[in-house]
Amino acid sequence: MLIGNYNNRVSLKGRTAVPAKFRSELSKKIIITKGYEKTLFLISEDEWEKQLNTVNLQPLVISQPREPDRFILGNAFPIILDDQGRFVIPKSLRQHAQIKEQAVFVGVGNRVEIWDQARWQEYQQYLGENVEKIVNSLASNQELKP
Amino acid sequence: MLIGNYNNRVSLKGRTAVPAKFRSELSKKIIITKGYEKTLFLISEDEWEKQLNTVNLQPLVISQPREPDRFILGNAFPIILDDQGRFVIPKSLRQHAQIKEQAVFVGVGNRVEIWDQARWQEYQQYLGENVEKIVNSLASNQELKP
DNA sequence: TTGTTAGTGGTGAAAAGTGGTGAAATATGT
DNA sequence: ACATATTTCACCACTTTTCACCACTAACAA
Repeated sequence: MLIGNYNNRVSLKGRTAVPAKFRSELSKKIIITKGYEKTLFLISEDEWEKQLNTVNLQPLVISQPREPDRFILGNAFPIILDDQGRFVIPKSLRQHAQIKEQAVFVGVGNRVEIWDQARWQEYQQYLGENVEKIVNSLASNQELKP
Repeated sequence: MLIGNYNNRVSLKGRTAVPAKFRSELSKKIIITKGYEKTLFLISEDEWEKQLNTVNLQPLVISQPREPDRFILGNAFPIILDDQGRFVIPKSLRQHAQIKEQAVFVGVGNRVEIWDQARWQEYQQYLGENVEKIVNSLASNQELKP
């Protein structure tokens, strides 16, 4: 399971390294695509195909009604890590996530999210101020399940 | 059952030792994550998985409410103790809990909380001065905010 | 005291992160 | 189509960080 968060540098040309802790689980062939809240998603090839094929499991392509599937599919790039575990974030994706010098790689279960460092810190503050709401929402989710 | 509290030093680089009394119950593989009121939580791997189930996170799917995933999974780090029972507290977590030279490890049933010593002492004083209020609010089933 | 366990500092080899480079691939202009 | 310019990317080399140990000191019980 992908958990925790790690900081890595992004070069002017968008080159960055996947944190070592995530490499074994993501493997060398990875899909990178646009995520929600101005993030990027990194998903292993296996997990990607699983998501696309498993119709009943609320695949990642069905998001919100208004959001076209091509948001994710149309912005997905296959990448292969070099021997140092690095790759280049496509320019359009870098712009979408407003990634500058420092990026934060966040493990969120089955995927890794990439955040611009400044935005991640802001988001952390927001989360910290709303812990109770978040926890409550989890509690109510649970009641809905059998 | 994890109970009592113990003081341990934290090095400049964030290295500290789990109090010996807690080691057997936590075992060597531990999860450290953000807790409430600027504390950190230490829980055994087993307990972690149990908690994930009860809280009903769905890490295998890109779920709709993304905040809980990011808060809980994104701030959880797996750690392994060395032969002296020590580990390094990730920088971002140290900052969250404002941990400086001295840390207090507090056993709270199924988890251990880590406090900055100064903050722990303040909190103890607050508790001492407000025991009656707290007990009363518990009796009337209300929440008390510090 | 003496033996045993817990806590703490230090260290060096290994791992991870980062910058640079040149051949190969791709794009561009004529 | 060909020549030239530009970009890409696989690899090398260097720097920084991490972490598994060793060794000493403090606390404590017999």
